[in-house]
Amino acid sequence: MTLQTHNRPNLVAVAKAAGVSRSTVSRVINDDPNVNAATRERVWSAIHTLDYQPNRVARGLASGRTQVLGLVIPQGVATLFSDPYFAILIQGISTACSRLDYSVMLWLAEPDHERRTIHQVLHGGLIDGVIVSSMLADDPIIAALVERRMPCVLVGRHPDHPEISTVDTDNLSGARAAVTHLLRLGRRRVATITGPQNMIAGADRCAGYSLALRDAGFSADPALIVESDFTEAGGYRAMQQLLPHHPDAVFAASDLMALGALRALQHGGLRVPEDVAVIGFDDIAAAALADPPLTSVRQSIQQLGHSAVELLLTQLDGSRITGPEHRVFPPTLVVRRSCGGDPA
Amino acid sequence: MTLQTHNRPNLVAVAKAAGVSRSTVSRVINDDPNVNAATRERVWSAIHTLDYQPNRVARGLASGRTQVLGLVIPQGVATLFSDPYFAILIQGISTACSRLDYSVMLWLAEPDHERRTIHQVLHGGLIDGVIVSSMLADDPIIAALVERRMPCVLVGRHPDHPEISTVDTDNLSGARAAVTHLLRLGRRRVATITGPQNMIAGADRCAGYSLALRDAGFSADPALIVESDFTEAGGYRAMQQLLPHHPDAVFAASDLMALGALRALQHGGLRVPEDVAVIGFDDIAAAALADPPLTSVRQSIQQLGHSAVELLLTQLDGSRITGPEHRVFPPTLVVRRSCGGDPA
DNA sequence: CTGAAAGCGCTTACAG
DNA sequence: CTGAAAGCGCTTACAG
Repeated sequence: MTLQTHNRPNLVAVAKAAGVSRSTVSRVINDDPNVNAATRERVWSAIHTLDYQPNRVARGLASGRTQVLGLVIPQGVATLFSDPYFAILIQGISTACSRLDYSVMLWLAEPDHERRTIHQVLHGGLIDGVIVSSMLADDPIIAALVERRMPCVLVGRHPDHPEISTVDTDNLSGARAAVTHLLRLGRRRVATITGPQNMIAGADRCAGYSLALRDAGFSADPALIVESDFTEAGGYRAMQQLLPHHPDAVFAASDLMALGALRALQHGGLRVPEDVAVIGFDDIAAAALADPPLTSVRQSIQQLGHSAVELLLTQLDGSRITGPEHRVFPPTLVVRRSCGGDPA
Repeated sequence: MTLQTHNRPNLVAVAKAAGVSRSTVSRVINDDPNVNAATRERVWSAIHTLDYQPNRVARGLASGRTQVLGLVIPQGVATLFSDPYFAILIQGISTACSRLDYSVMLWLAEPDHERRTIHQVLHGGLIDGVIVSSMLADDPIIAALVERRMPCVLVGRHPDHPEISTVDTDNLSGARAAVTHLLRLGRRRVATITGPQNMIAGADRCAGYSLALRDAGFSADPALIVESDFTEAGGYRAMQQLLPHHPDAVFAASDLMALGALRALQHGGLRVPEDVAVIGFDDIAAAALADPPLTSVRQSIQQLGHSAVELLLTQLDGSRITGPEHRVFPPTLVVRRSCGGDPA
């Protein structure tokens, strides 16, 4: 007993209406060139008359392809979701998919349901491939994906798995450019508020900070490096920790943390950028609206999403066997008032 | 030719291993009581040995149930997505689903792909039911859903369709409470920045504003009502429009707009709450972090999500035929510094 | 260019 | 309590 009572037309109905076999209707739907033009006409008109839509589930079972992509986001701390990053990523992926007539299935990987999620993703037969926004260096799902040979693309590079295609922002260069900018403006006690160091983006942005200092011939002062968690509240606390060490600039590894730092500085009675220059990362909408407007390293999260879909679909296409591809997008420094200097 | 080369065990494999028929294995998997306890044992152990996972696509085709729910979000203006509302809603729904062993398929309804999306949602056979975050009063997808008899639940009440189950925050009461609070504190020129009036929540919150004024014996001054778009930038512009009319308080229909208003007031050299009191709606994380902390009408978006899933699943369950249900959750006013008075 | 037939991996009356 | 068989709605070699 199905819930949906009135019957949708199926292949047989169309075949009957067009006076052909099911095979032929199937060929027409799938754009098989081996169909007589006139026949094709008749079939299409039957399809339109009946308002026929192929059942994707049946098609999926028969062909092994469902035209559905999975998207796995490691929810981790619930607070992570307060960052617009994920909303935009979802948006970018969803848009790219619907343009290509794919649908997307979403899993927010809660730690406690981890195993069940992995099972659903891998063994359900529901999806053709999966995009994983993998942040953690040791995410167990990745190994499972590889073992199962599930076609997949990671958003965010993953040093341990060069065999998987990835898309990523060049976090290291972005961070390096930001810190170099601060040093060029004459700041000498440049601090950083990092993301969690078990997240690759967090580690990369921190590495960029260190490199920029080294480039300029400085050595990093450990007291000026505070690890935080990519949240506003975390940025606030980190800044409070930094204040006693009198930084004259701060590079925060995310805008949310930079906004938190701004708030802490304000509460501490320090002026931005006069006393302390601040630069964030991501260039979320709130950055331009901050007071003062926040200088930030802009990455296009939308582009990451689009690109991930593209890579996954080429993999699924399979017409040409391709090795893994690693796309790295250069971020750009968007200079606003918070870092001082003279933003043109 | 399927992409996944190594074969997963299927029902037949399990049946063979356990020395029973496919039917029996199927019964065991589906918890059919009509199975001998010993047989059940043997089957389960075969399942575990082979690490068998039922193919959901096949199951979906055979049973007409895929254990997948759809979630449709009318993207409308892309900026809408800058509001944490949707991220949290997605989160709430996703969490509830995975707890119940359902998966969720996501569609961001872009206007230009509208028809295609509707088709996918309705006719793909991929989902058992759908949750629609319907904001627009005249969203065409709703009529299509009804006509197709697709089980569905709306997040956000919809006056034109009482036959569809809904979950909603009591927007009117929330707004009314906020404005009443401002009036009690002695404010006399209370303005409002509304959401789009073709969105039901926008209209409801505006109605709440008007009612509160009426309750207190005031009549609304049209110059103190400005329609905006639920974004920060929109709130900023709306506040600028209001300034010449010298409001002494503003109720913004969303926190994002309230934050924009705060920014406009600051730029205009006005003090909050001394010169102008401000109250927002939603109580997003940023509200408590604003300067001054923002008084806001708190709704639990997570709860809306959970509740929507629950309602949809009872509908799908179908063991008892139920009429539509309309769950309305009362929001609560969270008083902080931005509205003046003396927040305990 | 077209059709008959097998098959994708399940579920579900129907018999027993 | 169990199995043989039909069926869900497609795709896809295989013949012709």
